[in-house]
Amino acid sequence: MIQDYPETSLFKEQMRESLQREVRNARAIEIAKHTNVYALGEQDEMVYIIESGQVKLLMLSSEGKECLLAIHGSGDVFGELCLSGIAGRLETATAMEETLLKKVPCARFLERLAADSLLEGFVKYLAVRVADQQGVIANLVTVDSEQRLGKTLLQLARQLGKKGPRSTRIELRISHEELSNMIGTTRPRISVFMQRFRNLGLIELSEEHYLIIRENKLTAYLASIA
Amino acid sequence: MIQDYPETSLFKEQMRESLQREVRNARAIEIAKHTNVYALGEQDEMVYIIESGQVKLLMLSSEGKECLLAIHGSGDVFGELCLSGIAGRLETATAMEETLLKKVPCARFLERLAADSLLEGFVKYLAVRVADQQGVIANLVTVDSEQRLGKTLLQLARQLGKKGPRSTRIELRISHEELSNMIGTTRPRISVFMQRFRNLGLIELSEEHYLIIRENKLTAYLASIA
DNA sequence: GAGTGGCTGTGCAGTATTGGACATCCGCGA
DNA sequence: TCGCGGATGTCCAATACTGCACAGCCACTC
Repeated sequence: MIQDYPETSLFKEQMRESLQREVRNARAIEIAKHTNVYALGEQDEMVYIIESGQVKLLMLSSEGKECLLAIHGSGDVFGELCLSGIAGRLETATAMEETLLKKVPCARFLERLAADSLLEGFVKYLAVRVADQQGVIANLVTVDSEQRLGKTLLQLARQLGKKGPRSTRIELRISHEELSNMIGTTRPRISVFMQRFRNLGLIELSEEHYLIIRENKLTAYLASIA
Repeated sequence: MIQDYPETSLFKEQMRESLQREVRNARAIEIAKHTNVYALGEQDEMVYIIESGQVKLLMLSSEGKECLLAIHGSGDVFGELCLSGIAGRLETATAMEETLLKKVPCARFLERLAADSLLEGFVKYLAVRVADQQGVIANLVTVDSEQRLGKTLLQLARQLGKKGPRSTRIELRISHEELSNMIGTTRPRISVFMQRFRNLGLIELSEEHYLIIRENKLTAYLASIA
């Protein structure tokens, strides 16, 4: 799903640098584990950059159920949707562990990009985001939950993982419940599928309970059950 | 889901004008009903603007199933995802009826926006797109199909409909099959739900088989079954 | 080292959904 | 005027999924 196109990762680097210059003298904000950076409905026109730690973005449906939209790690930028001009946050951002952030008012962020001639790059970056989400939507519509779980794991591996020779480690504990909120199914089903993947040698758990994903095998398996 | 924020519709207008200036002297392309503007995988770095007619965007899953992403009408711009720099179309664009289009190479489109100082506006526009899609994803994950169908109808009404005093007409025939491909369920279920909505007076069919949506009633009903 | 709480593995009953099939209706073209 | 094809309304059996509940397994605290 989410692929790292060379131009995009280049741009992300540039955006990071540009932002870093902007916030160099600002003090980092410390967010404790399990507390919110911002919450649904809040008026908080800030763009954040993660110095260290992990943040998840959640959306809540009218009646309580939640949907995990993304997990961001060190170096990532989030909260950019305030650029849309929509008043109030549409989602909640929660630290999954002790996290250090810096923030910029979204108007300043835009000025900064313009000043560094990064607007076109940012357009490209957003277009990639739209394309990715389109892919996620298509998956939710056309594909069953086992397949979706597999794809989501691959996506997480690419996004957060540290690559090894024939596998990728995700150095972060993601609970089955969190996965079920990304996939759109219930926790027990995730348990069953994860177990199945484990038995087939498509994934492993390290000592520290980190997830290790054998991308090739998993990809092949998903193709085989398509 | 898709809301028309004042800034966005203003920007859309500006973008349309800017594009119109660019293509003024180009000849419109005629696309026959049920034929493609572009197809999955094609190398076609063009942005399109619809002069008249309707176009739907489809994504195909690995094994045949399709997902209807959007329906665009007269004045809409589509195909902008080529700005992402991803080679090859990710989706297929098909004319739902005889359609007239004009097109611009995507690089020219970007230059044009830059020249007309619309880049910031375009960033905002894309941010709204991302926010909308985020909403669609959350719906697919957390909400059941009847609810989703309702929300989708409301969205279509807002996007394509002609407003009446207490209802909105969609002057376009959308089949149950197409709806099922937007919602992520099967045609018979759509039939049942549509029937139910009809019996409850939430929607109607006009003589010409256009859909008439009583937005207030439908919204209230959806809230009541939430 | 007993107790606690969060996460995971599993089973099960009840329900919702799928994916057929089939009859009907309607507009269209021959 | 009569098929014909596409769209719709309905039904049914097979299946997938949900929403529990419960047990085991850490890791952590006291």
